[in-house]
Amino acid sequence: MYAFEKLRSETANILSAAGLKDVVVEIPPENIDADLAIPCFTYAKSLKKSPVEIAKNVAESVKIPKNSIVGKITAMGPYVNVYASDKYFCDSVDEIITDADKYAHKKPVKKTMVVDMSAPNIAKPMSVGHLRSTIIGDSIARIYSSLGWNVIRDNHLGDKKKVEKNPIPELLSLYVKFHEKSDKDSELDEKAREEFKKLENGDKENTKLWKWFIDVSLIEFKKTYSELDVDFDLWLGESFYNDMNRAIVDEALKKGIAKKDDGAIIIKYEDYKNIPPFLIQKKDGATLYSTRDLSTIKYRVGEFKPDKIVYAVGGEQAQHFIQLFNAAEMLGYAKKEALIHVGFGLISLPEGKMSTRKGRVIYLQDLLNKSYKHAEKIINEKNPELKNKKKVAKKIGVGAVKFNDLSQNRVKNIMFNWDKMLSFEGDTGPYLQYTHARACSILRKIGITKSPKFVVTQMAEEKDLILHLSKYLNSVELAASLYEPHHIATYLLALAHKFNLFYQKCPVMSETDEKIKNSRIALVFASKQVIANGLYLLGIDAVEEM
RNA sequence: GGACCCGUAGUAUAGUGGAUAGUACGGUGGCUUGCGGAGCCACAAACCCGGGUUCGAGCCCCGGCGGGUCCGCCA
Repeated sequence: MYAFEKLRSETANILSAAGLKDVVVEIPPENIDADLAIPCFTYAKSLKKSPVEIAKNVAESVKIPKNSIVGKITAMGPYVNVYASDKYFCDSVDEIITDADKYAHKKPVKKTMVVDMSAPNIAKPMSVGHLRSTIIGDSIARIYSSLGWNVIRDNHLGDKKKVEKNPIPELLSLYVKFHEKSDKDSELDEKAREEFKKLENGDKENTKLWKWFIDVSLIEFKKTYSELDVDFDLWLGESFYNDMNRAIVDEALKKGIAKKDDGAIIIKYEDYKNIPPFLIQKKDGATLYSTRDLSTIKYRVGEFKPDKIVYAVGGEQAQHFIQLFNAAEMLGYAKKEALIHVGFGLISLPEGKMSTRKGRVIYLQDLLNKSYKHAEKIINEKNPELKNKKKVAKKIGVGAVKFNDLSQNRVKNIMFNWDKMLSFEGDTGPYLQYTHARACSILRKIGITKSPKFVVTQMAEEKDLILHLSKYLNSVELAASLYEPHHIATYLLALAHKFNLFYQKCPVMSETDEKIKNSRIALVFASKQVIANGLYLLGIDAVEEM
């Protein structure tokens, strides 16, 4: 158990010994000078005293053991305020340095999660719309994985769609797109040219054409995924479930859950008035998206026995998932509590909703390329001597794009904005990377050889920074329980602000008192580590120089 | 017609019933004989409207208004 949890439980123990029952220990707002707080309003009725009196009495009667991580307990109006001791600050920094990149990572908990994410459609380049599913899903996967879960990332490719009535124009435009990229990737160009030749030679059979679509699409997708640093354990597209669908429909009919309705087969939700019927087979006998999703659940449950299946899919499909999850439960495949739709808002352009047909679309790869270029330009301005400029520019470019998305609550719609996407100042990914690089720079210049030891705090900025560092796991667990990575982003921004203030106020290298200097080195090390660990959970690389 | 989601400074956002609503961009004014100025400090600026629940509501409930989304033969 880390210091912060200990501080909470120790506080609860001390207060209950002082006569306060069922203590709820809260984290006070930022502007309040206290490390933890207990509001006393709820005790007013049972104790027949005012909250102010209760707080005063409790604060006067507490007994704090020697060497406790609890330093001081005082009354402030109707609140009991708790302050951490020096030991707490030492422990907090030490545990980060000891665990380093495993800090706040838990041992395996024997739980399995399948994350359904990204799911681009074959034969269409990924747009910025696919960005959200990909990186929100990836971040949730990283977070749960760090908390000890066995996580399976599954890219549920949209490979079922029939070839368009007129596939050649689309094919050509795809080829042109590949060609534009060929400057940078000769292998890709080679492959495309080769395949295109086969096509020209008269190989126009639809299935072969479709196979080709899939192959070249996957080449392009994998290139983008590699740039985004996103990996998948499975690539089971919709077509993988083709053979299961009929059996699902039969099973639903046999169990009396589904029935024929005007030639089609539907599932009705008699117990829920607000859920519309779920169509699982068309009049012409063909199955649907809904049927394949049921097949997918059945397959995943049989294969992986997951404790949770998480779908990182746009919020516009919320109703579909309510229908799906209830159907899956009625069929006995899974409890609906184990099926989680992690929805997110739409990205739209100032001119309106994105639409490929109307030419109103921003391709993910174009966005990334633009971001790399911008990063490179800024590096040339700020740090022209830097080595590996291109490589670093990519990390910063990707970091900016990912952080921009992951730093806000996923349910909100986003109006796409180039300036905001390419901003590297203020609350951005590059700001966090910059803060990390500054910390690394100090450590590099000092040339630390052994783990630094934290022994003493001097300044308020140091205490404030350490206290925040110690709450890291709290933010990770919050993000996990709500499937909201932005809580980690918010945490990291506050951490960077605090670190930069410390950086401004507390010199490290020029400090003459050895104890203070070593403590500050330890604090720089711990801060750097937590920023890196947090960025990792968002899928962002913490660069050492930029 | 029914259902779901979202309304916080000029703009973009955080805020799991509790203290003076946090942050950024933009604006104004400052900080380099200090470890990286992609930074730091100061100032101005916000909870859509009306009821209700509660000791206490940006947060919960009801009703409006505004924006978005979904509502059987697409995925």
